[in-house]
Amino acid sequence: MPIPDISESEWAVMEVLWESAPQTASELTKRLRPTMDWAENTVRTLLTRLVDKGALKTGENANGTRVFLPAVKREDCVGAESESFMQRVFRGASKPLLVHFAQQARLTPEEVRDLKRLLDQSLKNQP
Amino acid sequence: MPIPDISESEWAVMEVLWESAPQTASELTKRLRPTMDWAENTVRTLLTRLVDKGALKTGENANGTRVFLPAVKREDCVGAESESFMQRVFRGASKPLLVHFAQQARLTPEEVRDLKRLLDQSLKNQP
DNA sequence: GCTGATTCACTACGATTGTAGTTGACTGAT
DNA sequence: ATCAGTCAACTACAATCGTAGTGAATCAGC
Repeated sequence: MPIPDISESEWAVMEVLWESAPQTASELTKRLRPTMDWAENTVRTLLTRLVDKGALKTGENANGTRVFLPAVKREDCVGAESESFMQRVFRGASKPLLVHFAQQARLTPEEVRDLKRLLDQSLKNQP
Repeated sequence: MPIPDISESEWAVMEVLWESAPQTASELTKRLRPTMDWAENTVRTLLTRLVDKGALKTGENANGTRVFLPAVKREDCVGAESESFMQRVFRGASKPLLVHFAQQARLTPEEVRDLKRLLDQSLKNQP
């Protein structure tokens, strides 16, 4: 069960399901409507593809209508996407990546404090 | 001149040219051979597409052979890709992104020191 | 029991991507 | 001059993606 590749539009669908599942196709469509103004059939197509890829599972609700729910953890997908992004754009090197985003980010002092703590811990964890 | 979208295979080509340009198609093919085992025509196709997208420019060398050189800065492409990645996978939020990569990364104490310094500076720069 | 809305399954279709092959012109070495 | 290799231009073709439409089945209300 390798993590499937999830395209940009598909991510939008997955996000909604990671937030709350299971949901039917029309529920999903309504949830997505404000952001992505898709026809219901578009959402259904994406759902079908995600099921084919193994990113979603299906079930039935009390009415016998098909519902969808994640078959992969968001965390794992984030991990896979992040890894491939880092390879592609930063040749696999995390430091330049961190430098880039640290420079771009507009962080609050608290966030900076948290991150610095995290960096320290990352050293302690694997000495 | 918006930054063009550069696909994964195309990145491999761009990388070689960002390292050293201009180069002819066959030079490029040789440089890429060890990593991506592509037929020369494959490389040529990618080059043509990159020129069409405005990511590369062409010229001629002393022999009158076409050479290719970047039309966009690596830095800018990295910026664009990074931004879209952050939107897609981290909903545009830099802190979770930094947290994720900071946790994944195997950093040396020096790298940690550098990054902490960077974080501090990011605060000073925009108070 | 017919009608309109919902659901589902199937089909569509152009753009992009990965990965080349074909053909014709050109060039340098015999 | 001829032949082999190089270059450029064009073509190919399946997979994935974005974005739906059509048609059949079903369900709920009148």
